[in-house]
Amino acid sequence: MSVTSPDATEGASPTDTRQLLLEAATFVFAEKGFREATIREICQRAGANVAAVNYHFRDKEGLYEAVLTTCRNDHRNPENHLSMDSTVPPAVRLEAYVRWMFRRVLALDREFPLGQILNREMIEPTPALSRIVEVHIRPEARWLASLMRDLLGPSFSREELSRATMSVVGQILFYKHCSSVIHFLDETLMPRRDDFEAHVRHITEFTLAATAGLRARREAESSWTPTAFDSNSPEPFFKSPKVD
Amino acid sequence: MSVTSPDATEGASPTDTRQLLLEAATFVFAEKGFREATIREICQRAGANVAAVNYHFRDKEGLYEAVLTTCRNDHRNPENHLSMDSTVPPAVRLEAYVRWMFRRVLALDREFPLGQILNREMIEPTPALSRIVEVHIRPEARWLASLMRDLLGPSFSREELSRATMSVVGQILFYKHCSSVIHFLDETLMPRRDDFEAHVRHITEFTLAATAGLRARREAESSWTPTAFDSNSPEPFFKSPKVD
DNA sequence: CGTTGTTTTAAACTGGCGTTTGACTTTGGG
DNA sequence: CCCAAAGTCAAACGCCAGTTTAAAACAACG
Repeated sequence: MSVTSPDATEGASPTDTRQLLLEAATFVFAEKGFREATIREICQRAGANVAAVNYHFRDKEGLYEAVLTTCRNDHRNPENHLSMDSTVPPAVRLEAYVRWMFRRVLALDREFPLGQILNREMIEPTPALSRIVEVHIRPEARWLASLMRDLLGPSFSREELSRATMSVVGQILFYKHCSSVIHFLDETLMPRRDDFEAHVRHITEFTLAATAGLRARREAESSWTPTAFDSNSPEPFFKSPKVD
Repeated sequence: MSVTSPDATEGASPTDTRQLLLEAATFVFAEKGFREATIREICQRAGANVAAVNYHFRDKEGLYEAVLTTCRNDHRNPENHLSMDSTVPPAVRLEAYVRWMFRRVLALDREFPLGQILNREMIEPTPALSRIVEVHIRPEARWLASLMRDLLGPSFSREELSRATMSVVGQILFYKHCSSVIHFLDETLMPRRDDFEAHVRHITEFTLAATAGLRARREAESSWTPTAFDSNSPEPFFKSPKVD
């Protein structure tokens, strides 16, 4: 029988049917979502037979999971290294990060299909979300949290730091999750793919002003208690991955 | 024939089949989304026959639209009046607004099904989104923008003000759109329905610090140009509704 | 060439869905 | 009491999706 997929070792021709199916499925799943995507359309785009999916992957779900584990590396852009360099002052790193993430958010679906898929996973999670979080999201969250620590200083608890981190991400993702609403409200407010510098600078400055203000207020608070930082939370932030 | 729905004038018994269908459909559409919701389940919950939907509403889409235009008034809570009172200082109004919106965001689906529906409309808009925006969202956006104007002062352009407004909403909606991801990252960071004061105060203070900082910097900028406010934008903010 | 295992294919199968139908029941007025 | 309209119901229709099947095409190897 050997129903299992015909071995993941890539020895076969690179333009395998399997590979064509994966690429086609990535786009179709991104466009339509898991449920509304049809095997027939995927196979048509891949130039394969309807039964190909059930042969190479066990079923539709198997194809979906294969897509998710395949496009892992696609979203780590090299430009990110700028914001990764910890010798750069945090304000500059923040701006670089916001710009990088904004580019992902605004990327056309063609260029960044994983974003669309992730989008749907948030509204309607499938069992695949767990892995996505561990592989794609948690590392980024931890990194951003440490950047926010640099901005806020030591006198904020783990929860406060995490909330500040989410405030930054929330500002950016708003333009993805609510883009259709923004279009109806006032399309000129939607950042354009070729011009979103104003938005990047707004979010950066908004965040810098907020962190600076919060930090100044906290440190001016008489008792000057370096509270919960190292005493309360040994962990960087965002607890380490669960082992399932 | 008179296929048209049997007159919207509510003269019949209040526990009409039509009404039961509407209520059941609200929940099912909220839980499953338009596409995955099935007429059979809706009718089963309403204790009606499968043909009832096609009789009372033209088809599935007609039922969906009827749901959207029905639960209009459900989401305007009386507590909001506190944040509406313009004699209250803007900082207090902001906190009241954030708290009110947070409660909506965290409301269980049972209590606020429109929120779930709206959620899906954002990811996968249907023709009904246009009306939702005009009826529910635009008024709120304009109101919040004027509150942000009070916080930021006159020296910000229409675009800057709008972006600041969206920064506030983005921070809040993040907890709705990304709740499943937050649960995987660190469930303790998710605000609980019975305890989200820490999040409300964080977002309020984050925003107040940001606006205060931005305003101070702007007004300190030498030339002190009351730029684009009344000269550039006669409109409050967020252009007036399109007439379709 | 023949065998064996893998891949592809057209066609059928299965089930769930929205919708339609036509008969039945209920309702209300003359 | 009758009748027409409104409403309900069980059953069936047509469609489209994922999946299965069994035969055919292909590849590798002795």
